[in-house]
Amino acid sequence: MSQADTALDRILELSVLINDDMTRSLARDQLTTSRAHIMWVLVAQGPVTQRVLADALGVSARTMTGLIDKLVEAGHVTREPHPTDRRATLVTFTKRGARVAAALQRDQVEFARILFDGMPAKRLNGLIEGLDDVLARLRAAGVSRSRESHA
Amino acid sequence: MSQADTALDRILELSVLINDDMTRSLARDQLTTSRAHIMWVLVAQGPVTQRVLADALGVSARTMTGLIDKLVEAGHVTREPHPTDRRATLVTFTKRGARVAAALQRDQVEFARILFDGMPAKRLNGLIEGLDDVLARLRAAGVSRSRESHA
DNA sequence: TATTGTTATACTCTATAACTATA
DNA sequence: TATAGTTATAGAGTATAACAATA
Repeated sequence: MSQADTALDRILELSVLINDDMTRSLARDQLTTSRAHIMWVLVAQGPVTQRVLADALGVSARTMTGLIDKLVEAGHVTREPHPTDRRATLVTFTKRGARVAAALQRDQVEFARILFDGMPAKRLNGLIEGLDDVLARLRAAGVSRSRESHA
Repeated sequence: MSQADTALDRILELSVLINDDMTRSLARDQLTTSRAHIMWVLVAQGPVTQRVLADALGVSARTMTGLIDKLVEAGHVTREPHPTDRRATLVTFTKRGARVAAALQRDQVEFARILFDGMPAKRLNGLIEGLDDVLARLRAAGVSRSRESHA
């Protein structure tokens, strides 16, 4: 196996591991990765329409309706009237939702701590340098993201 | 943002990008990531029972029934009788399935080429070193994989 | 006309439970 | 008894299409 194959193997393995761990962790707040992604957008942008959220996640309006339904059920957000556009709704944190979102941010910092705390700066910088290079190559090859990362 | 947060951000972004790209690419052969995972196991182990596949992917027997149904529909595999256990079936490549699986392997090599070709050995090794370190920390923290990686 | 969001419908992956056939 | 795989049912995320209300 070449070094390139080894590197790809490690990246795929890490993806699966991180994804599984996040899925487990999010389930405690009745969240999924898609629903959590919505929470992150709300943290960054404040109350926004479902249209904005659908574009941010790269999903259809129908899908967003379903995702928001679940977040409302869980008590994380409410649908508020838009002040000027009566077609639209403003997806807005409840107090509980805002608290959960803050916890998500803390969890993410804690997770970064687990992954990197005490790692020699040289190695950490080498990792970031390699990842940035790979990301640049992907974009150059036309692999563009359909949705933004949240972190 | 600390270096650790930056690194986690890059890893998550890369995960999403690679996942989206693979999903698009697999769809051309009527494959999904789960179905492709089955193809990889068959390449590595030859014909195996659905039970073995379910354990390899970490899914229920019911889920495997559905996944194999689709692979059979697409003409990638057949269900053959097990020579000694009449309860079991041996999931076996069709000629076409074997050809598609070989193409998947070539695609993976090509993908690794896109990601890493021409990258300075020092940087590539730094990337692998960092990834290995992160993987070791994850395992130390009790984040174990529920299913094997295939590559 | 164009846009926001919903209802209707469907497909994929996932699960548990009940069941058949076989070990 | 236990195991392999299926049928039945359900829930998650995803989609398109038709439609309502509004811009």
